[in-house]
Amino acid sequence: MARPVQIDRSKALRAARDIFWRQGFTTTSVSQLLKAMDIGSGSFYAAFGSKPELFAQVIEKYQNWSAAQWERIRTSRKGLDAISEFLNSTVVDVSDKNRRKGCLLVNSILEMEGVDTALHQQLVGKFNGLEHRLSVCLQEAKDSGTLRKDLSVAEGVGYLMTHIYGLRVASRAGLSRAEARQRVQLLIRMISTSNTWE
Amino acid sequence: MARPVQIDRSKALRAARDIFWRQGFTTTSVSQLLKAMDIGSGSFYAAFGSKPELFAQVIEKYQNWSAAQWERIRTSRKGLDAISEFLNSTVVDVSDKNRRKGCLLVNSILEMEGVDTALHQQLVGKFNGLEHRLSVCLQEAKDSGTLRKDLSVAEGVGYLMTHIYGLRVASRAGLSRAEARQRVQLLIRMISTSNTWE
DNA sequence: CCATTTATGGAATGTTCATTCCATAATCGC
DNA sequence: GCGATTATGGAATGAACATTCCATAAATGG
Repeated sequence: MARPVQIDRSKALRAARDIFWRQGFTTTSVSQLLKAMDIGSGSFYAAFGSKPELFAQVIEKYQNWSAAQWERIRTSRKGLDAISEFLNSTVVDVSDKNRRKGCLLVNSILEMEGVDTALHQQLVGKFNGLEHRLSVCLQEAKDSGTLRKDLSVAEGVGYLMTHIYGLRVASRAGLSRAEARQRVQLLIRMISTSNTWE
Repeated sequence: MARPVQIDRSKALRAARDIFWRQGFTTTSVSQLLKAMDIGSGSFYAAFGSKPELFAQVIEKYQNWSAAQWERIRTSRKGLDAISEFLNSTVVDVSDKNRRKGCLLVNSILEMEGVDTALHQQLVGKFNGLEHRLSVCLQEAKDSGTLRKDLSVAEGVGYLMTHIYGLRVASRAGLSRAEARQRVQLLIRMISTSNTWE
């Protein structure tokens, strides 16, 4: 009955994600987005609403992808193994040397605080799910005796969150993937029951 | 022979620092700066050159202040004590609940990567000094036997840097000062020679 | 193959931005 | 208190921004 939509929505969102990821929300202009997504402004506003609305959609998709990643790992691993695998798998995305993009969520939390309070709160909330997942795994580790005896689950969650944030910043500051992997290995070693040393 | 400068340079720089700290470089407009610094645009450009030049001056001052903080601590403390005190003292500035500003340097590293490469590199470089200072303290700890035996100095530096970055992000994500202190205490405990547990 | 309908991209809009210009104000040596 | 000189803040400028408008393109039902 009318002209059909030409836009590959998924491809366009991916392009938008990458440029937001690299440059942040504020620095990225709509004209840059149009070029990267390879669409005109008419289609842009028809399909995505506005720059902030597009950003929200990108964040949503990023977050879903991250949660799926976690679920995938959980089917085969438990306790510290799951945490270790999760950290290693995110390290791949987070410290790609050629892109050095860090983590879109972390970048955005820092950028939005004091700028767009509502969005900032929403982003912070996305990490609550992660904290809960970590807490479940740490409890498993505690039950199976692989968690350091003097470390509570709550302490462990804080400890891991600090590291997760930190690694994502470090990768944006230039940390190589290999170095990131070493740091992940070390931080897991530090919260494991000591068996081969001391 | 002519009209003298009215601007309180130090006060103006402090005002600029606070607004950059809260909002970042890009989001902060010159008109916001003028209002916060309480000067007109003529004086602004005469005294500070441009918005990027002002930012560079702010960063420089912030960095000097941070280095001085470190020197002060070093006169009375060594090894892990110095590190612990440094972390605690920065936590105060970093996680002020009413402002929740994080760390100006860390915020800026994330913001500038992929936007202003030269400035980004300069900011990353500022942390090399910190890495070196941490390394000296860790060596002291190793020599005096307070550092965990299975942890090398190089590993310890990476470990601490991740935490330092992470705490500064967490504070911007809403971590309270008390929680931050607990995390600092824990991370020091994790790299200390175990004596009261296991 | 025409009429209708909707997608499209480039041109137009109005706002905000960083910066410059300038008339005026303030100080000093005399 | 006058002349020279420089600081000052508000008005002016031009570029860039997000968004809207619109003539045109593309598809379908008849």
